[in-house]
Amino acid sequence: MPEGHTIHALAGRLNRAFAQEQVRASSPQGRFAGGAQILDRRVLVEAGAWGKNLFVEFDGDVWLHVHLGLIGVFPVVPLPVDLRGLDPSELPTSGAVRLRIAGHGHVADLRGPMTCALVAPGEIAALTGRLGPDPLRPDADPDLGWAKVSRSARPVAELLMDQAVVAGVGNVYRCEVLFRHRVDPMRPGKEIRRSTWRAIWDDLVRLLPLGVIYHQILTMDDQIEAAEAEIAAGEALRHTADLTGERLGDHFERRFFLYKRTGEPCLVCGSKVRAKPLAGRTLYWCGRCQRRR
DNA sequence: GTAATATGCATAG
DNA sequence: TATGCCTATTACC
Repeated sequence: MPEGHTIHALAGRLNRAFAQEQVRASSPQGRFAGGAQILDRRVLVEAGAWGKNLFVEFDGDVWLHVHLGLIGVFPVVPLPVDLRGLDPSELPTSGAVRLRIAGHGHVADLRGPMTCALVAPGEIAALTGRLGPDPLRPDADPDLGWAKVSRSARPVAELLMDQAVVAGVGNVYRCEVLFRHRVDPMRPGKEIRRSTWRAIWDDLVRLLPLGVIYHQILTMDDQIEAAEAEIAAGEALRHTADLTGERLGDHFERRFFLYKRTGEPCLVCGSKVRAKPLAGRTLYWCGRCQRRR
């Protein structure tokens, strides 16, 4: 289930599997037959991500835009040796595959995406222009997000989910990062201090790359430190080098401060974790730790 | 087994 | 505010 880190990791896997290689494209399900036909036998130049949007450049200035939405998946898996060299249409398919990309050694099947479309180069800029800064992109400018936050009466928990304010944050990161900074989720953006916003941003810049490397959202301090120590020791490479979409089992125990812990005790103060819908998703927060001050 | 839920968001009403 | 997407996991018989 994708927040920004998932899509950046996916772009990396696609690049390791297919970059600069001529690929076969097809739409076993049929709903992207026309687009797949245009992509077929082109060189996949490079895949990149901005927030939760995946952009894949093919030669001839053809771009693919994919958004997984809530339920989309796009696993990139090694092709069994005995299946290599087969026409992609001869590969076994199960379920509804909107787009299949096959190279010499890998195949990637896209299922259940919200968006899968070809776009002209100029439209890419139009799409990214509507997105806020992405903490995973080196060129990201947090002040662009601050400009919107500081002028808005909307709750900060809603603003964090708005892809025009920050691109790539989803429900887990928004809940957890607000807790990490003890910010009341309902506090209007205009009442947030600039230093608080900057601290949240810097935290996202620290946390999201860990999500990319481990394919797992880490927000607990002990796990963050353990991950950073592994990375510093060069022991995390095997996670990134692994370019398949197979579930390897979580590297770290799956636990959060708040996420999906409704009614359980806050890990800091012991009061019950609360939950309610906000911006279309379930917001989790601690009414005591995150009380307005 | 069957149903509910979800790390998202566009579009219809 | 409600629905669709139509997968994968988890919750609940």
